Amino acid sequence: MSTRWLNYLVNKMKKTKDTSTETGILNAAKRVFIKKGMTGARMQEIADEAGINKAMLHYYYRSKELLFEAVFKNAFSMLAPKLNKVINADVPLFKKIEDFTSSYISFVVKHPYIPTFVIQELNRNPDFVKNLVAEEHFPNIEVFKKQVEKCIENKTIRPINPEQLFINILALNIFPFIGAPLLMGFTGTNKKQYKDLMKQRKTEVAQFIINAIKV
Amino acid sequence: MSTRWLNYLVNKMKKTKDTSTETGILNAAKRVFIKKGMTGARMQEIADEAGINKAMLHYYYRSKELLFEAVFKNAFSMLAPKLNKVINADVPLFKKIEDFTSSYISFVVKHPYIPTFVIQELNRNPDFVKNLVAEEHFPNIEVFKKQVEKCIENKTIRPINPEQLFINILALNIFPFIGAPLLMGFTGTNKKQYKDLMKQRKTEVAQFIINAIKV
DNA sequence: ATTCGGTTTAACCAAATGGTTAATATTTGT
DNA sequence: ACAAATATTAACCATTTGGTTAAACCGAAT
Repeated sequence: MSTRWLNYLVNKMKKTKDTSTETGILNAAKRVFIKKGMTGARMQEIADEAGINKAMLHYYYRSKELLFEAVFKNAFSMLAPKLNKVINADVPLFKKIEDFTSSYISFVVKHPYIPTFVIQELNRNPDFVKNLVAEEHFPNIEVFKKQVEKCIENKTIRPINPEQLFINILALNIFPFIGAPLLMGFTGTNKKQYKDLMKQRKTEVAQFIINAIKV
Repeated sequence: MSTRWLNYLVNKMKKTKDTSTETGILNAAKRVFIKKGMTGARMQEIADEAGINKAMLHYYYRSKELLFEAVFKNAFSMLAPKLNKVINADVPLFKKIEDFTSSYISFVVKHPYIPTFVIQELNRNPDFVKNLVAEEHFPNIEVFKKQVEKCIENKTIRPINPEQLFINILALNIFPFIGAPLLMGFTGTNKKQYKDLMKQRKTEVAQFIINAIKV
């Protein structure tokens, strides 16, 4: 009986917490930090974006540093579990490569700036990655490595260092978005045309990788 | 006779300009901007790095914005002409891919932070690319595109959109450096081990690409 | 009605930051 | 040798910025 009342309270707490100030701040901060980076973002701008007083930022997150940390971990946690799931799935290698590509591109369509943000800030402060590796959902590629090695034994694919293959898959999927402004210059395309190129990749990238390794 | 003296003077001017304050500032600014980005860099830190008074920065470059622009164009001009030369060289496609990879990796070994810097700042301010496209040495991929199309006609390689191939080449070469902190986390390698992986790529990346397109 | 905990705000503060100025030092042309 | 131009510096300035504080607000339990 009292448990029921407690649950009600807990739920109510969760609900209000989710919709109100604290997460409102986090979302506003996310938008601003992603757009301007840690050093370019201003606390006042975040407060304005959230429609509240600047002091609230410190009330809930104490400092810019900590607020940024919360944003960064939140952004990373949107990305990591999905990657992890695909990488460790129990499906054939070629299918896995197709799934990864398709899944990643869908993600980027929904959250266009997250990968760039993560990589950019990781470059600014490489030690940050230590915090992440310790996290629960940090991607682990051991299963993938074993799978690749087995495929090599089977002569399904040519010999290749599994880490290199993994890097190649990530590179071919992620770089076109991170390097978009530069690549638009090189290819002489505008936003729309470049978007079409990205759409085309959705089917072609996986095939490119498979061609490269298929024996 | 007077021409000789004039030449002497011109050379002297050039030399002093090259070695002294103005370029000293540019080099210091380059180091600081590349390390901290436009928004993270401080004018005082640049002055300290150059070993001069902060007012000199404004004396020679007027504002932080303009100093940054000078640094950015300088950095980009180290990268672009080389790419351009390799891309437009009159050599067979497969050889060209090998040359590009080898040439790019040598460059990165010498100037590790330039590509990351360029792409990062281009993301911060995508309009910047307009300035660059107009520049003399901005890479043009028309020759490359025609070459790829001819190879497809010859049945030397499978059908592929030349732009996509170009993007893939860039991705496989550039991303491993931009994404280094993240990839070190994923692969569980330290700096030295990761460097070894990069060394291995120097020979393997080109082969990976060629395998992917060779018929 | 009052008290009490958490929430929110306006006003404020010290340090940092990009930029300027006026005076000094150095180089250069005559 | 000297005057004009150029280079360099110390001190200064206005604004911005992250952060604090004390007071007001508000919903709920007593």
